[in-house]
Amino acid sequence: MQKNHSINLNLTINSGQVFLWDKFGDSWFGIDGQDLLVIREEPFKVIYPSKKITRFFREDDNLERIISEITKDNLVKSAVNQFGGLRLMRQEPFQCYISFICSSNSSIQNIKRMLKNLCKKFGNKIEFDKKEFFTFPIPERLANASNRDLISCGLGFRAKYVKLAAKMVYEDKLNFESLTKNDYKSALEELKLIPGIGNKVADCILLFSLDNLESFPLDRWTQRILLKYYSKIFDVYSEGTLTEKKYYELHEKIVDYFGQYAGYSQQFLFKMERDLNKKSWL
DNA sequence: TCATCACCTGGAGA
DNA sequence: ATCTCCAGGTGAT
Repeated sequence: MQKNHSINLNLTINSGQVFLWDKFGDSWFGIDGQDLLVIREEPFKVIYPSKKITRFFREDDNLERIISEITKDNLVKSAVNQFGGLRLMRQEPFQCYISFICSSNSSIQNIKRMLKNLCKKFGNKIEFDKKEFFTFPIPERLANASNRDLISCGLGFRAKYVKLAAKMVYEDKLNFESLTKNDYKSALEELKLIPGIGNKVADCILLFSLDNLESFPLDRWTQRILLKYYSKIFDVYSEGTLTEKKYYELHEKIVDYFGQYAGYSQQFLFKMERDLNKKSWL
């Protein structure tokens, strides 16, 4: 196993977790809720905010232990070796929630465009280094947004979902703090009550912002991975849409196999297979 | 419980 | 130029 466990920003940002990051010069600029994060890529250094952002990069995780727990086979082992600097991030929950609602049946570049438009229209302008950025909208702004304004951001059929989802948070009918404390299954079910959120999106929200490391989002790519490398172990025979029951059963088997940190294994395998297929991240 | 299908939108390929 | 297909799914029949 690779000894160097330092963060590789480029790998981490380009692994499908976040959408509002851009690189200018040798630094990355990212929006996380109401915060702007500025980080120099090489060598890794947090430029702003000056207080160390250990939470965002999950530096409180015991990575040694996690890596040793998820390396159940040679495939994970080689993915971990190849992408040693890849990390899961702990995003601001509301942004993550809206981002993945927007992600359904869309492409990464489209998702980025939608979210940027939302920030520009409903977020707050901030300046850094003579550059202009927009924070992510707070729940109230999106809950009160007109359908026309949301459509103008390019959300398409997702516009109504975003508005409703924001309303649920604004009215405190959905509370991220309590979701974080819930066990995996009840948190998943509660998220799925929101229109526009199914199993895959719920899993992304849980894994990327609500500290549920056993989440293992099953999308086209992860299904392809299971079919290609793990068909015997998990009894997968196609990569079509999973039924409710199959999704649940498959997740059970995955956690049995990869363990409580299955989400980390997913991230390494996902990144590996996407790169193998030369998919770009923009 | 399960299989089909429509869905906003922009970019890539025919 | 114009069209078709598809992209990290979901909800309604």
